Amino acid sequence: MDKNRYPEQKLQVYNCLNRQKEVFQALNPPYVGMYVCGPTVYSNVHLGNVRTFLSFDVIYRYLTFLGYKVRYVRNITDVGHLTDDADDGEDKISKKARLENLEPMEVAQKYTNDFHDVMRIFDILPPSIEPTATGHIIEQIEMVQKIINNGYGYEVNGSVYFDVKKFNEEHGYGDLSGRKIDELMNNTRALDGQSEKRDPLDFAIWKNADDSHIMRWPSPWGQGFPGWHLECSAMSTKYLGDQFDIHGGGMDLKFPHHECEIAQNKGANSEASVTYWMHGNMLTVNGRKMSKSEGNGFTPEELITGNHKLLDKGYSPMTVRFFMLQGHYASTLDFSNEALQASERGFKKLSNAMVAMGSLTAGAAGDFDVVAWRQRCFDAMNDDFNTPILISVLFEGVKQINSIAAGTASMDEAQLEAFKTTMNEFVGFVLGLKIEEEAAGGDNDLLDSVMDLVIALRADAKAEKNWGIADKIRDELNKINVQIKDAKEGTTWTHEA
RNA sequence: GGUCUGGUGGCCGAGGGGCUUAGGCACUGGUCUGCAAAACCAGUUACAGCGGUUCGAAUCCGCUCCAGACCUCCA
Repeated sequence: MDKNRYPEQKLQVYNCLNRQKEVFQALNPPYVGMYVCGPTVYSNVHLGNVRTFLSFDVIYRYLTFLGYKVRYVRNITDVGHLTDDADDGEDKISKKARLENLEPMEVAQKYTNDFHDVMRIFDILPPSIEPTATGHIIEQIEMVQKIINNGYGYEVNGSVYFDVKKFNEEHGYGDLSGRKIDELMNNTRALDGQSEKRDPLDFAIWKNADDSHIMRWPSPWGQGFPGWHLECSAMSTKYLGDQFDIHGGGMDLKFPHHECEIAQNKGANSEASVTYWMHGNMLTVNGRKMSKSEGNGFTPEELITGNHKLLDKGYSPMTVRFFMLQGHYASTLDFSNEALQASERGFKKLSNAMVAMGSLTAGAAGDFDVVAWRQRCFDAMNDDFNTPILISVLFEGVKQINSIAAGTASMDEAQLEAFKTTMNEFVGFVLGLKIEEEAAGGDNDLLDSVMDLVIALRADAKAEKNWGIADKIRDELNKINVQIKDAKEGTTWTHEA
């Protein structure tokens, strides 16, 4: 894409830092640096995870569409993410490796592959850089050292902790999540006593590991591994600099993960770090957050096959993508079979129209104000990436397509051209919806020939007013998912897998 | 317990002081069709409750009720 394709568009972004929408102003236009927290690869991703990456995919797409040159960094966490308390649990990857009797890197690779497969299925674009935590141990050690040098870290028995209280006094801690350190102190659930930390709020940036740990690296403080929060700070800084434009992730990472990141960045580098913090909201099931522990999460594969107790049937990835885009990324979205079915039909309507658009021809100039309508597509996205509004505007386009096809509306050459371009850009590129063309021939010559024959025979029957035969052909084909549609111009057929 | 978010018509889901017919699905009537399907036209159902501010509130404020998220690992 050329740079500054649409410099006139005023994008507004909701910034979690000050809880309001702000005009998006890149630090160094047309370049934009965007970091999104990726998955911890110790298990298969579920649909809730997909939603977050989908939300940022659309944000990435729209920024690119506007002409920004986006460097999109999304990490893979393959070490340092502990199973429970920030300091006392077992590393998730190590635990899985022990349970499945695999090398930790086998675990990471296995679920990274799964993650990539899922991203592809949902048409989620790959990031510009996908760094791993284990690939940046040196950078993380350097950052720990910087934090110590600046007086915000202290070492105990080969582990290094971040001094939250001291940092808070000098820089303030809790701005992003709206927490005050006194309240946190009162509410901390951590049990004091055996902890090495000076304060329960402190968090590990480097953890000592003895010989029993499979994943460990040498460091100035002995053998160990990096703390979970640290990787994002180290890698975002490495690839995007001390200061960059957008940092995203799931709402559930807001605290403590992102709060710790901010503290680390400021503690190691400089006061300025991220301009816009953005959080994607959760996918819920029956009003509850989808999560493994609740047992209400299902994998994309289960969703597609329908092989899960919560699912009445399977749904295509694009139906699911469309469903998710019908909600705003910052709102929770509730999953239900009814909602999915509604989306399935809605998406089918959109898909049919997109196919029909291909054969529209220009005629007399019509009333439809294509220019204003196109701008409303931009307006929707400019308002903090409001995809549900965009979809509603696009459905006005669907109506136009059908009306033109039905002969009750028309567009001249210029209108039609701008119209088609807009539909293709916003449906295909910005929303990333691959139109599921109902397979109407093309890929199977034999089937086409056979169907041509069947339709011709049925036409003969109809000409003789032999409705019994004509209807029987249609009904029987319907049973094998072949739909017959009689239109003025002739009969067409479609097949759904 | 602390912090925060939300409760919109049969369902999902936007909007967010006066005029959004939001949109999708479902439903009803009509047009087209041999009948269907699709499409088109028309229509129905709404802002949790109680107070307050205002000329005017679904939208702002307060209280009540309900739900959820975070405060422990989670996208």
